[in-house]
Amino acid sequence: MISLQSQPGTHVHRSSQQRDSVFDPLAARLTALASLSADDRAALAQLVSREAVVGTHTDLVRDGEAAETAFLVLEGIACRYLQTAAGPRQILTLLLPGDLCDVDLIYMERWDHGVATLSPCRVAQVPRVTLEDLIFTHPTIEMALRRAKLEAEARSRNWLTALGVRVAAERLARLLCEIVDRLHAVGLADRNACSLPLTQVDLAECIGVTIVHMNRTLRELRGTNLIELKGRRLRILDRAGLEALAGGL
Amino acid sequence: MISLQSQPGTHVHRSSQQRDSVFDPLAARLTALASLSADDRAALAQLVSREAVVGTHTDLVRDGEAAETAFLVLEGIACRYLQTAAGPRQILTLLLPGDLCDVDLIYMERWDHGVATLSPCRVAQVPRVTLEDLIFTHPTIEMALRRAKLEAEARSRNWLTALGVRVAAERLARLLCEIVDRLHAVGLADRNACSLPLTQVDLAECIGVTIVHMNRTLRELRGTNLIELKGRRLRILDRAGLEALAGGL
DNA sequence: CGCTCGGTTGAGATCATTCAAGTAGGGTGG
DNA sequence: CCACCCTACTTGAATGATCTCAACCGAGCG
Repeated sequence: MISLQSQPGTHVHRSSQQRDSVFDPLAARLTALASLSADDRAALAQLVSREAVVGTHTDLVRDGEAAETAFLVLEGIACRYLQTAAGPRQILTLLLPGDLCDVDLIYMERWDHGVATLSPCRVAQVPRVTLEDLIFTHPTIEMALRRAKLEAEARSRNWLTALGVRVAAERLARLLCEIVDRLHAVGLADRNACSLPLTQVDLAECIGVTIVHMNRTLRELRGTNLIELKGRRLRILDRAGLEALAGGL
Repeated sequence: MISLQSQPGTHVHRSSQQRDSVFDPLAARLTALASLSADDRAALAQLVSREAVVGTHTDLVRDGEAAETAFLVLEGIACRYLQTAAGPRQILTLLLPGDLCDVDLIYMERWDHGVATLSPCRVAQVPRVTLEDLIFTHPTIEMALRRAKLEAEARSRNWLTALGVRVAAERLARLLCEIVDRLHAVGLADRNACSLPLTQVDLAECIGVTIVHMNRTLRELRGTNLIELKGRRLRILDRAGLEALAGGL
C-alpha cells in the first residue's frame, strides 16, 4: 500500500486567501452541486481522516486490484489510466483536487483500470465501508457525488469524441483549456495560467499521440503564440484563439 | 416525441427458445448482476408499460433536452452520440436490447448528449418518477442497474483507449467482437455471427474514421478472411485471428 | 565525470483524409 | 416496363497527419 512519506517535490500553489475555502476541496466542489447541511459538511470532513502523501508517477490503484478503498485527491494531479499489452498507456481522466475516485466503488468488486499520480499528491484514502455509510446516511451528499460523477462522465464523452474526430493540435488545445478551467474552478489557478506538473509524456498519453508528436504539437501552439509553457508553468496567451482551435463542441 | 408506429423494417431475430427468457431483456441482464426477488421482477416488468416502435436513424433524445424520461432498448440497436459543430458525429456507446439509458437520469437536469436508433427499435420509455420510485424502493434493483452501468463505463474506458492507441483495423476488430459478444450474451446471436443492421457510416462513426476509410478497413478484414459481411449479416470466420488483431487489452 | 530524465529535431514510412468518381439495388412515377 | 432517383457501398489518386527510428541537447545528481 501507500507509505506515508514527506515529499518535497512540486506542490500546488495555494494562496492564503484560498487556503480556508479549499482546505477540503471536495466540500468546496460539492457545495456547488447540492445544498449541504452542517451535518453533511461534518460528515465530509470525516473522509479525510486517513491521508497520504505520494510521489510522482506512483500507482494508487493497479488494474484488477480488489476495490477496497476510494481515493480523494487533495493536492496535486492524478489520473485514471488503462495500460495496453502492446505498451502504450492511455490516460482516461485527470483527477484534480476535489475529485473522488469513485462513488460506485461500493458496487465494484475490483478495479478495472489503474489510478496513478502524475505529480506529487496528497490524497485521502476512504475505506469502502466509510463511503457506504456516508452515502446511505446522507442522501444529499450522494446526490452531490453523483452529480460530480455525471460531470466527469460528460467530460469523458467529450474526450472520447475528441479522440475520434479531432487532430492532435485541437485535442491538445482542449486539454490545456480543460486543465486551466478545472483548476481555476477549484481556486487553484488564475483564469489563464497554472502550474502544470505534467511531463510531455503524460500529455501525450492523455491525447493519444507519440511523445515526439506531442512535442511538435506543443511547438506548434507555442509558435502561433497561443500558449507559453516552460518550467512547469502554463500560460494561455490567446484564450480566444486556443478555444477556437479546440473547437466549440 | 416519439409516435407509435408499426414499423415493418429489419427486426432482430429471436428464436422461440429465446422468446420467453428475453421477453424483458433487462430482467435477463440484471439477473446476472444481483439476485432479484419475485417482487423485484414484478417491479421491472412495470417498466415496459409505455413502449414505442421507432424507425432507423431517429433521435430518441436530443442533446440539451430536459431529462424527463429514460429509455430501455427492447429490440434493435441504438446509440449515444455526440455531434460536433464541425460536422462529424461520434458514437459513444451502442445500446443493445436490455440496455437502460440512464440510471442517473434522476440526478440529471438535461441530457448532455444525444440518443438515436441505428436500426428499427422497440424501446420502453421510463418516466423519471417511475425510475426514481423503482430505485428508492428496490435497493437490489438499484445495485444491479449500477453494476450494469459500471460495465458500460468499463467498455467506454476500453473504447476511449482503443481510439487513443489503436489503428482503424484494430478498432474495427474490437468493435465487431464486442457487438457479437454482447448480442450473444443476451441470447440474440450465435457465438460467431449476428445480424448487423448498422451501415458503414454508423460503423465509421463508432471507430472515428471516415466512411471511405471504414470501407477500406472492412475490405482488409474481409480480404484476410477474418470476417464475412454481406446483406446485413456479420460472420466471424476466424475468431482467434480477429481477437489477436483487436489486441488483448 | 558519467549517468539519467525530460525535452528537441530530422527524415522516411505508414495511416488516414479528401476529392472525385463510379457501381449496384430498391423504390417510384410516368 | 422503363427512366429516374435515392441510398449504401466502392475505388483511385493526391494530400495531410502521425509514427518510427535515430540522434542530440541540457540540467541535475551521485
